[in-house]
Amino acid sequence: MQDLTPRRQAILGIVMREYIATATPVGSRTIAQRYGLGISPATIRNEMAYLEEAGYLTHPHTSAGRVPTVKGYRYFVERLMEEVELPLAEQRTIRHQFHQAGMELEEWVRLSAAVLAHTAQAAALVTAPRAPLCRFKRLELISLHDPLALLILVLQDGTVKQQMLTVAQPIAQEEMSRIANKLNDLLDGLSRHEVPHAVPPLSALEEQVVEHVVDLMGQVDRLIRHEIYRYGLPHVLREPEFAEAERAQQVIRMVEQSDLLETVLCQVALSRRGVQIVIGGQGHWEDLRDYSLVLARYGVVEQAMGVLGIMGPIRMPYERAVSTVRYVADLMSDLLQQRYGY
Amino acid sequence: MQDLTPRRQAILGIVMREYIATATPVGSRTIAQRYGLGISPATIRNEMAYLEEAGYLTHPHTSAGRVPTVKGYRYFVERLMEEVELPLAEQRTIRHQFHQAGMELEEWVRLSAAVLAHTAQAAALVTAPRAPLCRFKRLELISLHDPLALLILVLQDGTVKQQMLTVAQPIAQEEMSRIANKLNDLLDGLSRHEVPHAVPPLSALEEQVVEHVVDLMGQVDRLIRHEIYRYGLPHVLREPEFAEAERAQQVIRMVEQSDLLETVLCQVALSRRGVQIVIGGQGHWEDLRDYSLVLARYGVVEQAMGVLGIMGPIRMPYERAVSTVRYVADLMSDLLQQRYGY
DNA sequence: TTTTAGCACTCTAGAGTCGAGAGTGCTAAT
DNA sequence: ATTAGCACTCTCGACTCTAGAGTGCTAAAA
Repeated sequence: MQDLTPRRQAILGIVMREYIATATPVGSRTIAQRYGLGISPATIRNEMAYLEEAGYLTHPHTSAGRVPTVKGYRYFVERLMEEVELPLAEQRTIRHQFHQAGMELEEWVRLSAAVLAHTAQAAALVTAPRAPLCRFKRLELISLHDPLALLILVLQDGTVKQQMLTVAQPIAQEEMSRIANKLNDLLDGLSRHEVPHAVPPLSALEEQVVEHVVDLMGQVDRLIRHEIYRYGLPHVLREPEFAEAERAQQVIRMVEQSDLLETVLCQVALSRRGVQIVIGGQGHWEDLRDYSLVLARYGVVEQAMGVLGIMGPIRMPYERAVSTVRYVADLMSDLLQQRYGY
Repeated sequence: MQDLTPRRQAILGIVMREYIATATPVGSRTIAQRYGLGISPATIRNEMAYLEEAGYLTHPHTSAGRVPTVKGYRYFVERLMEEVELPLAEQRTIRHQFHQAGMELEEWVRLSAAVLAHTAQAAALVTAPRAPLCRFKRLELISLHDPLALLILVLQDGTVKQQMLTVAQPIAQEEMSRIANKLNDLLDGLSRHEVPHAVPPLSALEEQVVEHVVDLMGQVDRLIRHEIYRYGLPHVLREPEFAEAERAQQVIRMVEQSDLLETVLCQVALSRRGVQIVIGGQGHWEDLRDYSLVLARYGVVEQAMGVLGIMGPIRMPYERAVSTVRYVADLMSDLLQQRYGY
């Protein structure tokens, strides 16, 4: 991707912004009239012909204006786009909403999805923050109706998981509490790999409980899955690229299909800092060919990280998207740090 | 809704089934040819004219076949439809899936949504079963990082709720456990209305905990909300009535809009036994004008009830829908009774 | 050498036309 | 009461046509 002359950059920038705003191919006259570049449409045509040659623009057909290619979008986000801050008024609104919320992690996650979707007018995707390797904090055993007991597992980051278990023979609550306390002492602070080696010979029931604990911790470690919160699909569907029903259905299938999004979110955003932009699947993900993602991780490194961002058509107001995602990610990071002291 | 002659019933039935299967207006010739009624198209035309007069059918335009009206659909489900059982092969597949699943309630709920959506080829809606008034079982207090503690509340039906709380001054885990045990003795088996009256004067921290408990129990009692599992929207969108993008978007908005569905599910299905069919919003719900719901409650009366069912266009294969919903609801009820002993 | 005016050319979107096909409603005959 | 026959209506797709927008090229101007 070699450099373009300033004038070509300017023209490319105008085409991008205009097309992003209107979803209509941009013609040379429009540019000459609306933006005072001091050049005639003819010159602009020549330059646009060059930009097309170089792969930044295309023609839907002979006599329409120019439309950005994926390469064009990429150049735009990498070189042309100005990094803007989210307007202060909106920052304030968002902060306000977060301060009104309670203290539950899940509530924050939901709220951030709603805020992202609303502010960026796109579909929001958010995963809850998770430690890379969870550690045991405490367990509780509660006897319910006869052969059933409830195992509650609390992890160091405050995650709570529950599981039913069937016990071979009825056991009194006191006995359960005794077992729970014993294991609490033994397992404190351990990861799921350390748990099996840390226990001396145990009773059958205790063995069973430990097994469940390991299983649950495994689930938590593996499973950011099931945990992508989605919100605001309708915003995306309002865009003109989804005027045809088939396109619309495609998006919906795409968003319901968790595993792809999960992969992308983790691979792209979890491992790198800063806002990451995935345009048209970047060649890796065929199903994302028509969409763009703007993602950022949040949380505290090595402690608990999540990913949040938005998804929309490739023709997306990237400046606004980036500033929104960045702002919300930073805010969430601050909140996590402050309140949970990660 | 007075009675129709048997022949008119037969013709109406044929039009319904044919239209449900093909989504195309049904003409007199088609009926005469494909179904051996021993009458000529002309006679059928006369009868159809009557059925139109009486409000069961319409004409999209002068020269198209007949199409059912909402009144027609209602007559069909109330009088004409035969109650069939789900084919045994499918029953077996479904049972198999449930037996392979674990023991978690949430897992069952998700699975039932998936099964409904797949079997009925429609969007599934499921609420988790809830007791009408939840009762206290046990609480645990766990101290996390400094000013934060985690309150875990277990209800008699096995529901687990958690909440963070900030304590005024650092408190050791032992002290927390002491408080938890004290309250566990005091509050055992109480509903949220009884809790406030059951406690003697308490320390500030204890007061705070009790407050949170009441709050959480209130949430659980009020909140089937947030709890409608949806699944299989794409099935619905495949239907030809959603070929236009606008229709498609309408459905999606409809389904994301929880409160309406919540109202309908509870009002219609929770209070009555058996499969309930809501056709075109039944005059009450304008937003549902173009959709039908087939719902049934499940669980054990007075103990824990939920609602499950499917949503699709009014032109829906009701026989199959009803048998699917009935089968899954019965299965869930059995499972709940067996395993949880409600 | 770069820019621009002018002009022929291309392509789309929308409006209008037309005929085939499907289905009806009516009338008169069975 | 039923049915054959027939004129009539309406949709749908194919086709044509035109206005408008925008291009690319050429030759002149800066």
